[in-house]
Amino acid sequence: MKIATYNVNGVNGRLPVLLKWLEEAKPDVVCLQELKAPQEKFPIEAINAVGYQAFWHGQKQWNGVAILATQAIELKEVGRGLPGDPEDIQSRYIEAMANDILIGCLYLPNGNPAPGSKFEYKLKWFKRLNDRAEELLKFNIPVVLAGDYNVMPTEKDVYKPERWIKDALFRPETREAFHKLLHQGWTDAMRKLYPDETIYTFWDYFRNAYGRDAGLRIDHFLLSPELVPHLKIAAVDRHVRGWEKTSDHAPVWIELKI
DNA sequence: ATGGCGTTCATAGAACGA
Repeated sequence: MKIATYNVNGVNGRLPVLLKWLEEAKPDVVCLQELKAPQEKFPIEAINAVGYQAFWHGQKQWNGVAILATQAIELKEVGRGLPGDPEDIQSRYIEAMANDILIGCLYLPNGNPAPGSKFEYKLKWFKRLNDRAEELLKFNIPVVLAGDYNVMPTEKDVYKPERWIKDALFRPETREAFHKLLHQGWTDAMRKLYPDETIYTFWDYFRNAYGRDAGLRIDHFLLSPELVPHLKIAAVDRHVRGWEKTSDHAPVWIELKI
C-alpha cells in the first residue's frame, strides 16, 4: 500500500497540481494538510472524478486536513480534532481506517514567532499529540501518523542548522517533543530506510530556495512497531515542487508490503 | 539581519506560513 502526505498550501488554489500529481503518483491513501478552505468548499467532485473518496476537516481561511483513498480501499473516518482541548477550534487532525491501518493525518502548528503565544500553542498541541500517540500504541494495531510536523528532527534535516536555532521549527523544545514520540516506540520511516541521506520535503518560495536546494525535512511518517517490518520504500516527489503554481512542500510517500 | 513569495478573505492590505 502506497501512503502519501502532502501539504498542498491551499487545496483550491493548487487543485490542478494536486490532480496532476494524484494521476501520476497513484497513491492508495493520501493525507493532505493546509486545505485553506471551509468545509463546504473542499473540491470533492474533482477528487472523486480522478478516482478518490475523501474525509476532510475544513476551516475558513487557514489550516484544514483531509484523508483521501482510492475507491478500492475501505475508508472509514474514526475521528476529527485532536483530543485534549475542547477550546481548540483549529482544524489540524483527522483519523480514518484505511482497510486495517489506522491513519492519523496531522498539521502541527508552525509556532513562530518564538517565544510567544503561538509557540506555547505549538508545544501544547505537540503534548496532546504525544498523548494521543501513546493511546494509539496501546491498541496494538497498525498505525501511520503522517503529516506536516513543522519540526526538523535533527541538524541533518536543515540546509543551514545554525540559522534555525531560534526558530519554532528547530528549537530544542520542539525537537525534544518529536524525539519523545520516537521514544514511545514510533519509527521515522524516512530515517529508518535512509539514516544518513540529505532529504528535504519543503523549500521556501524565497531566494530560489528550491533551485539552491535550501530545504527542510518537516513532513514525516511515524509508524507503529507492527508496520516497521513491512516498510519497503520512502520517497519525496521533489519534482512536484518545481511545477507551476505549486505548494512550497513536496509530496512524501511510503510503500508498505503487507 | 532583513525581506523575499504566495495563499486566503471583509478584494485591500493584513494575517499567516516556515
